[in-house]
Amino acid sequence: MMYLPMKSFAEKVRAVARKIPPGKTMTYKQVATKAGNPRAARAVGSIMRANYDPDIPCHRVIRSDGSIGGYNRGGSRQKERLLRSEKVW
DNA sequence: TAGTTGACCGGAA
DNA sequence: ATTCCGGCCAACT
Repeated sequence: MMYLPMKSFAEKVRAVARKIPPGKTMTYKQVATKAGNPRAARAVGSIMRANYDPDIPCHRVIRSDGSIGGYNRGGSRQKERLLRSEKVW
């Protein structure tokens, strides 16, 4: 039979995060839901932590309570700066 | 296979 | 506003 490309959850998560447009944000939970597992918010965090692809705007993924969350490229300070700079007031 | 590790979540104190 | 805690889950040992 044909080989069906089996995407890991991590790959789906990256695919979703990749589409977040500038000025918008998604919560870890929303990303998890779109990736197919509404309960995997925590796992999404682990996956983003391991991501270093510049084409994936992982700084636009924040916590569901509105707080910033972490960032592996300059810390949460830098993450907030990026969001501020691209968000239109 | 069984533990361990977190850029989480939501409720409770 | 805070901490604290149990639940949850994929990836990694």
